[in-house]
Amino acid sequence: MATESEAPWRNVGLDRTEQHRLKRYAVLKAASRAFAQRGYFQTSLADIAKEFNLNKATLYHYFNSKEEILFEIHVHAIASITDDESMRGRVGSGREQLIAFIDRYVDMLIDDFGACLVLTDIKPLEKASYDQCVAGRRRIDSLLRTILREGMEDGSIATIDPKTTAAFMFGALNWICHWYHSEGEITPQELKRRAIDFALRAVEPRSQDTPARQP
Amino acid sequence: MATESEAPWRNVGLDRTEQHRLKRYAVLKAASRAFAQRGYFQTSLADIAKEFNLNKATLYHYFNSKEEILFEIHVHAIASITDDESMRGRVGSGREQLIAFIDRYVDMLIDDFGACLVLTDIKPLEKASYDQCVAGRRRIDSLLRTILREGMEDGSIATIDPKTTAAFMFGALNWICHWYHSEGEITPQELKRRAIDFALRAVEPRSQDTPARQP
Amino acid sequence: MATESEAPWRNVGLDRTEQHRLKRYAVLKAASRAFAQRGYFQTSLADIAKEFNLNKATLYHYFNSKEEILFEIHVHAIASITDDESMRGRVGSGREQLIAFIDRYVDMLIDDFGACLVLTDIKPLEKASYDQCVAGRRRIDSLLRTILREGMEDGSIATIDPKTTAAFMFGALNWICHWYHSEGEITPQELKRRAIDFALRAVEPRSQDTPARQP
Amino acid sequence: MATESEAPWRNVGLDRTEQHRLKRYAVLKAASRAFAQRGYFQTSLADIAKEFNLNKATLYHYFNSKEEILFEIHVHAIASITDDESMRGRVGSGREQLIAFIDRYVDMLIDDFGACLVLTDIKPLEKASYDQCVAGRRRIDSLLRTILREGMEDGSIATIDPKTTAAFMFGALNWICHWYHSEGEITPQELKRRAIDFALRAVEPRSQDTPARQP
DNA sequence: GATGAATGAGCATTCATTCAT
DNA sequence: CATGAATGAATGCTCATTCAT
Repeated sequence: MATESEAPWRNVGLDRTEQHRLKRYAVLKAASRAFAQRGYFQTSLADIAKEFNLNKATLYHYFNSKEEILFEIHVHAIASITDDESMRGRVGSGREQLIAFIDRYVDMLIDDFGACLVLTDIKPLEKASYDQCVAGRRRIDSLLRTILREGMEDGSIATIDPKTTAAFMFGALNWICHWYHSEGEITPQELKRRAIDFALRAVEPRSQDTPARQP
Repeated sequence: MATESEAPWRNVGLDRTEQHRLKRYAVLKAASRAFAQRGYFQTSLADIAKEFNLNKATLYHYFNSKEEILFEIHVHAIASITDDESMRGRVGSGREQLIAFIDRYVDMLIDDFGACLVLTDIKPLEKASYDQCVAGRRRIDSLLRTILREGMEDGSIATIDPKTTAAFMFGALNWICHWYHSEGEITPQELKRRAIDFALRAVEPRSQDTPARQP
Repeated sequence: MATESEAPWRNVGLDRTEQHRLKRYAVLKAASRAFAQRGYFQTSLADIAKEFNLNKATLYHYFNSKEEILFEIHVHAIASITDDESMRGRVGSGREQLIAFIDRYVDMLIDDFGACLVLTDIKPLEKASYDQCVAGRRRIDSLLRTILREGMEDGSIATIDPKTTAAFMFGALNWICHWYHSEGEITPQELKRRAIDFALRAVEPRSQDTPARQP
Repeated sequence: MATESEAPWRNVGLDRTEQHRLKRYAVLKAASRAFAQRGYFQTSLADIAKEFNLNKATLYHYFNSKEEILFEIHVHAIASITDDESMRGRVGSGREQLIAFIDRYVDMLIDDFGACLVLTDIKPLEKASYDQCVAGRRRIDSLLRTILREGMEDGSIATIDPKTTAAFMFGALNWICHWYHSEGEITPQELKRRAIDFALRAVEPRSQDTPARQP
């Protein structure tokens, strides 16, 4: 009547701390998938534990609270953008940087962590964690705005309001999580191509925009 | 700590059925605001009742279930788009229709019902209601796609994939709910102007798009 | 959306008090049927009211409480036995009286009130009403016991313990409510015949019982 | 007025699964007593929990729902009859088998589970469980009918309709739950004797029944 | 008489979290 | 590490009853 046997994560031969890190990560991954799909509050810790044939209580060896899980997912997803090498040392025209940004950002979005970042609310977090996440999001926001601004300077991007434009562009991208399923006909590569195409159309200078754009 | 005095909604002098309708509407409005802000599951019926100094149970005189409240909000929001006169008898070029569509759609989004439509999941709904909502959303989706297609035919919109483009555009617009607050510096009018500007840039034909499409 | 028209009990032309009595009776009848079928607590006043296209609150013009309805049903059912003419002035041998008793008792059982009497618990009643019902039941119990005793005296019934025998016999009869449905193949007449047959077998003197029973 | 000290069931030194089984059983026992006395719907899980100084929620470690508790009680009670060794390999004349059956059946009835079986309705059960219980009850019913039929064949029981007779007999027996209290003057042994006596009288052949059935 | 509105009390169930083993 | 046991706080929902109209 119980799920006795079937031992939780058959131990791979690894040292203690490494194992701990791996298990933590596995839980985070599963949780982010679940949160993205069903929502944070609709996902119980029991649900997550069940995926690993673990007991609910065991999760508390890895995390202090459900909130912490949500927090770490967000931190992880944010880092995957802000810590990206190619992002930090940006090269090329604003237009080229934008392409690179979207390429990277969509990669994040179609990953479990990224989807969770975009789909779940961080209001449940306590103030300190909340603020940290907001700061991280703001950093990503800044990144795009800066790229747009640089593009405007080098003439590769039309003269537009960077703040509003970034907001609309994040919307267009983030919403991908609501309709894109990686098992569908559109490959991630193709998705990225289309996203870039849409974005470029929206921000590239048009002939009537800048009557004077010389080399 | 108790709900002492302060009688629940002092009755205005109106006949009963009219009062009933008004109260129902008021609850729907309050609920959509709460659902949009805190989420459907995080909003208890007690929360909503408290806003009107009403007892939890009284809500059941107006609605059969929490689910029904969510359902009616979605129906209401969808109707505000699909039932719109100006939408049904569409006139003008695709480009002009697009402008009209966005104008109307953003109006909906900055309304409580619209925000709820975009921000809350309908998975909690039972199958029949769920299907009805999905159908409604699809109708809105079709509307935009049709407009894009007509614009492509009359040359006012660039040759693009209507499906993907509509998806990105809805993303850009829907996301407004996440960052726009009507009390801020941007007026709804201005917001709509910017949304239209962004959208037009993304879909208007550019010189290099159609090297040849003049008569 | 409401059950507006379809006026509650189209008024027959009768004087006030008579109408009142008739309506009261109709409610009692419907309630006893519902209580017997679904149970007292599983039947809400709204359920009963709905049968008459009445509002829940209207029932309070006829009864002071749900409890009172239950009480009156029991009183009514008990009276249908204890007030029976043929019971009060009993004639004939014990055996003949027993036959008459069962005939009458089964009539009650297959009636809505009787079924409710046997199938619903009176514990929800307040002490005074409870006691009155218990007394009524006891009176019926006494009736049967007396009949048995008289039968033993006149030799038409075997020498047995009247108390226990009455208990078993009431069980056999009352249980009819659990299995008999008047729409089935067995007619009420036939049911009564079988009940009487069973009961007589159980109490009639047998040759070995009373080696000395002379005319 | 609060559930202060008094630790919930002090643990006896037993392995966990065994303890689990025992506690489960204890809850079932208490529940069946409560259901039989006050009814299924009138008994709240809090009531049952309180008996063990347990929190309401703790019961959900042992049962998935209140319904499951009711179901298990019925299964348990039915099994106590149908799984009985002496019932399965039946020996002796129909008359002797009947005596054995009643002996066993009354044992069940004066047990908490049996009383609950007879006194509570299974309508609250979901279809699958409901059907299983109905099947179980039918099996018990068949048992008695078969015994009666066999008795008719071997001449130890009068020629009667087995179906109706079984129905009356079950009524007589089941009703015991309504009037018998094991703390009273009648011992279980004596109760069984009287039940058997009553039943035999009702079904034993009488001289006038079968004028001729000897070899 | 009849009814819509309103309510307080209650109930089954869920869940994050703690703790002893 | 891992887990079964236990709990307090919520939550959606029901219902008998009251009351103003």
